[in-house]
Amino acid sequence: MYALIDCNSFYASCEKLFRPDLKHKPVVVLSNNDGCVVARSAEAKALGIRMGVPFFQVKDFCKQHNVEVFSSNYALYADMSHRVMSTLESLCPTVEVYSIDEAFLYLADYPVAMQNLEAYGKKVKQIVEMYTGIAVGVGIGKTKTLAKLANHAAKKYPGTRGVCVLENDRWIRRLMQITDVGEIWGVGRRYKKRLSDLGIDTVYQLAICEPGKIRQHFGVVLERTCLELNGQSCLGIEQVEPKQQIISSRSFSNRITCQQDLEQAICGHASKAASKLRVQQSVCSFMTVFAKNSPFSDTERYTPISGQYQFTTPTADTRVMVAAAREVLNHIYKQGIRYAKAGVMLSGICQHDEVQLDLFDVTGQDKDCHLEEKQTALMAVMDELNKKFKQDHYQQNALFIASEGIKKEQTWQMNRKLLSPCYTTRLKDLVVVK
DNA sequence: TCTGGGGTCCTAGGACCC
DNA sequence: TCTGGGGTCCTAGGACCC
Repeated sequence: MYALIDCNSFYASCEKLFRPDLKHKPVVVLSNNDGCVVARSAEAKALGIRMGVPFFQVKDFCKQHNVEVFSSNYALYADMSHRVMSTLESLCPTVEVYSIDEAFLYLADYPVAMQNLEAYGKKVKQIVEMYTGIAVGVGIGKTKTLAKLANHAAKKYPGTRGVCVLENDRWIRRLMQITDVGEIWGVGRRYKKRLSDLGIDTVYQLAICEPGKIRQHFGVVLERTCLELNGQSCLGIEQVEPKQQIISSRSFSNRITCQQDLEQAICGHASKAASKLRVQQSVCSFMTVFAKNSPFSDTERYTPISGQYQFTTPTADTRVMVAAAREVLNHIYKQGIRYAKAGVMLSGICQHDEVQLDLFDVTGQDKDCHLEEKQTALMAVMDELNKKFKQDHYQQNALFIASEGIKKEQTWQMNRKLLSPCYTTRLKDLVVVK
């Protein structure tokens, strides 16, 4: 048995939490750069504002209907997420944090829950809401896919009061018959279309398919979904593993048209990626540098550029990685393009103590252990200081590589015109009750 | 004018091995 | 005339997730 706990309109709920005046008002939260709508309160959904719609298309509509609009405040959302997750950890011994606003609980070997699933589900919902102020939906089922389905029902049907337990077979069949196959975990837009071509439109029609047939047409992933719908568990609780791929990228608020600006942006991303790498105590062998203009333009041809660098010895040293990024950019840079987005991707990632040294490395790194130790120590000091003097995720670090440039002077830095205060992570933003 | 930023897994095909 | 059978590793691309 699995439970899926999912926060309702998470980002929008976080914004409402410290603004009681917004309690029954429509609220939307925008993506980075104030680009798209990525979260909507129930009231905003009711107004028909679509998920993922570019903000400029609904800006006037929002004004007309008094919709409260916010830029993404990740410092706030990350902290609230942490509170929700630690509350869940106090309610169940086995928790898998699946995303910023969702977690699976494994209930099968937890008698407290198994005795009465319905009561347990209600208790979880009530306690999370009481401790954090964030409303959640609870779905419980025999497999992860069924728990997801249950969660969907808990949100869609008011009769469930936010808690749905799938135990009764007749009930499960009925729910599957009235649920669109596209709602299922693992069925995206493409698969929905292809399933429809085969005459499969409801979850029930997929559930009664021969799993082997589904495998032939769609591969092993959807076959597992099919089995999971029938109560055969194929997906278990997963441990947190170090990332196998690390990306730092962002679009610019204004287009970039000169190499120097692009280089600063790329160096910033290389530096960010390097520090992410060190947080999980890894090193990487490959770095891909990429940049592109807008794919939405009618007048410009979409022109992505990219190039890769292989490190002779896997590294997590900011200085080495920034130098590599500059070199790659020099090779791939094309003039006359209005760059809209750029970034760096790291791969070939392994733990720092599992590094295979290069026999032909001439830098002397591997011959002189002291040098390598010094490099690691330098990075550790840098991380320590940046952590200590950290202000905001998006502000400049206390220590940084000069080729990243000065953030305050960069006109292409992210737009966040509608940012709310960091109520829970910055002392001066603390709410004052008078 | 203006369109996010991360990730995962699987498959097919080519190069190469014995 | 006739040219095996069984593997691994890597990469690119396609699907999905939030």
